[in-house]
Amino acid sequence: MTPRRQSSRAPVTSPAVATVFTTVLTQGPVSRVDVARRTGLSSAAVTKAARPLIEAGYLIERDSEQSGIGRPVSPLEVRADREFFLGVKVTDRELIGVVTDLRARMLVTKFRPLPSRKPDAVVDGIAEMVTALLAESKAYKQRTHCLGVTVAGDVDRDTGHVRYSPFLHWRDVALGGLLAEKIDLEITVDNDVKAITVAERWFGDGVGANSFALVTLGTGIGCGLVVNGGVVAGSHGVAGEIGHIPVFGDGPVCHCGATGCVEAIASTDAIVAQARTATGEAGLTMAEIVTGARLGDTALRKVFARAGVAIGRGLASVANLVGPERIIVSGEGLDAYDLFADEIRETFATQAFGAAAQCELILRPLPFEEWARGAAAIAVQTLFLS
Amino acid sequence: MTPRRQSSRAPVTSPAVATVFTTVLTQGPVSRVDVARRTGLSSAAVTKAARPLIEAGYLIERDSEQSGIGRPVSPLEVRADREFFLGVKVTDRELIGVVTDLRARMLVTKFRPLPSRKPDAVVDGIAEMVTALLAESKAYKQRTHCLGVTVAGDVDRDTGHVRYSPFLHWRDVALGGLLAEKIDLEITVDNDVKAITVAERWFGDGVGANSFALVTLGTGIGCGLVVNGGVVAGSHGVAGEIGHIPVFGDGPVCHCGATGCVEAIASTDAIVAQARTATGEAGLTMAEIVTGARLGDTALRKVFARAGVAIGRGLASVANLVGPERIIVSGEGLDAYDLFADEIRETFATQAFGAAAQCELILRPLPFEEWARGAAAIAVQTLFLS
DNA sequence: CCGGTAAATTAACTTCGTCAAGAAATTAAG
DNA sequence: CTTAATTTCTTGACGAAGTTAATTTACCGG
Repeated sequence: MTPRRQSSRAPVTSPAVATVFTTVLTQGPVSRVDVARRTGLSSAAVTKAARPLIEAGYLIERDSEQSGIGRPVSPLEVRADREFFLGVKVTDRELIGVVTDLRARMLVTKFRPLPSRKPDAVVDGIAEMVTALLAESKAYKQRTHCLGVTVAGDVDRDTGHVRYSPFLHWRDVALGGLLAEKIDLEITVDNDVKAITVAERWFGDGVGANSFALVTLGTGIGCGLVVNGGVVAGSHGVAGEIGHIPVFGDGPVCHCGATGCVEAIASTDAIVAQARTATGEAGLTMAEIVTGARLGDTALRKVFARAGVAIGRGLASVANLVGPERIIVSGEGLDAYDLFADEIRETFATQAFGAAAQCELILRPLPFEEWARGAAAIAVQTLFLS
Repeated sequence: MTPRRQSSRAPVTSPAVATVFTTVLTQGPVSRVDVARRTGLSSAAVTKAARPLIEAGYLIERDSEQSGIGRPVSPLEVRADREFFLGVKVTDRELIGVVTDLRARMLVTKFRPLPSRKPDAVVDGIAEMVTALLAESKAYKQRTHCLGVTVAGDVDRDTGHVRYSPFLHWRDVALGGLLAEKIDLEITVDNDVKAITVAERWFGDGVGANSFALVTLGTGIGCGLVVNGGVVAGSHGVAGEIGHIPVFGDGPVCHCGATGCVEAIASTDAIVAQARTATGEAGLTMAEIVTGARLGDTALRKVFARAGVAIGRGLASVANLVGPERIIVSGEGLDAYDLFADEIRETFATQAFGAAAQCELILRPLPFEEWARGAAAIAVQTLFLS
């Protein structure tokens, strides 16, 4: 188990309380009867469950606005500044840290380079980041109890162990335990993509969906999957590796050793590499490639088009296999990815089987801070998850 | 809702009773303390939950065998002949029907050609099949209450509506309702692959796995997926369409309109077609192709090898995406599929990402009757599922 | 026959949620 | 201004389901 101090403040004590809390959290201001209707609980149960939450300051009653016949509603709302949460995402070269409120809205964002990838150095860096974030406001220092930390790779969320992280060159690092020695907060460590999926599920485009997929484009290409009420974990620590789905029989060999992976064609690195060989200019940067393609360079446009096809095929695989309600495609600076949005949609439409093509495709950018917001979201989640 | 008569006999009245029943059902004879240990219930709760099940005749106490120190255990076991279940699978050309016991073991199997695919004719056929199956034994007639019917395609299990079934050329057929008019049993209609997945989950190779996939090879190529404690349904009625995952960029055009689908290369039809073009002999049958390949015909062997690669890539996609504990690959007469078992395993091993390759691969044949057994399994499931 | 031991049972208690009745806060009508 | 109508919210009795702790049961070995 992650070293966690008993949070006697924990507002959630029973299933019904958790249901009420999460519905108010995600569905905005709602009246008690509405909560009852949406959850299937009795209105009496909602009243009872709401009381301790109100007393603890997590929910507040708003004044009703429109009034019809009968007793006016008194909608319940989350008191977002009741508690603050920290999220830190560890990348291979920097730390991204945020302070958020209860609804995972970012209040402060900080970036800080990572001099070394050694576990000790990373732990120190995170501790410093935490201090710096909390120093931003007295309120943060007083009302922050949870920290979420995310890392790319295979993480055991329950123990806080990082089993394997290729980007950091880590194997079996007890990150949760090391952090707990230096930081006096309830700490949760998890995989970065899973975390950002949790954020979408509770506070983003995943709200209201029974199942959805979140695809992240960038140096790596990952995918978070929500099915049957939970984020898919993967029994051997691997899941959502949409980047390593084989979509082309004759594609280039991926760094993972397989052939025709999406990531070998559509990751930022792969795009740069392909653009360089296509043009013969070895020093091209991503920015130059994007502007070149925008100006109409056919060779460069072809590289993007091919990437779009690869991604579209990957998305179709997800849709055909698990049939999510929505797929959120989200890249670091999807402004650049407008160059293949059309190809993604077209390929998806032709390769998705039957009704799977009805799956809603949302393309939108993913600012770097969002990754840290995901980390904060898993910290928020500790409030109401077991 | 499916027209279902109130089964006052339903033995399951609470979550704990369901847990006890399913653990005894799937884990064979188990002592009460063991059930408690495995489920996390208190032993008192197990005693209480077991009593009504024993009184209703669903569970029996066995005599303990090995005796150590202390009071000897009295293991609980399912009384398999307490109740019988019917399963009928509707294919495009015949009906397959079975009688099973509580543990979904097949007791009788019947095949019957389907003269017409019209809904009325199918309903009549199923009714006749039911009569014939029940006529096999007086006990069946007395102690059968549930019928499961499965169909390929998009089925709404809750209403018993077949939304779309390409093989039967059906669209919006209220099969459940039509059957209920003629058959005096509790009827459940579901998708065939989902049903057979349920059978594996409770009574087959899926027992004990938190997540697994069942891949069926044949005229179509499908996949049932169990994740987060449930069979994946697909929000638009589509899920598990592993056959339409695009794995080759340059593959043949599939009947679904997409390119490079697994099914366009590895379905029985596709194999026959490819074998015919490879050899130039237009009249080749599957049996001839198999024997030819076994005798070493290189052209034919290549066809099988390519199919194996396509399947392996599809399996790798599943493993990379959802990370199941096991994948059961199961074809109609996998005796023929021994011709590409090696390619499947090899391709899977190279294309699975990292730890996903640890996913256990089980290859084994799938006799036709198994499909009907799946139908019976969803009938059994009604006993303890809501 | 008498402890020792582990399984199963029992009984008292706790927790959670429903139900049904009623209190509260408003509009609409006489 | 009073009364009815209407809808939301609250309350308290009740019941279902599961827990803990003590007790009984059924076997062992001396």
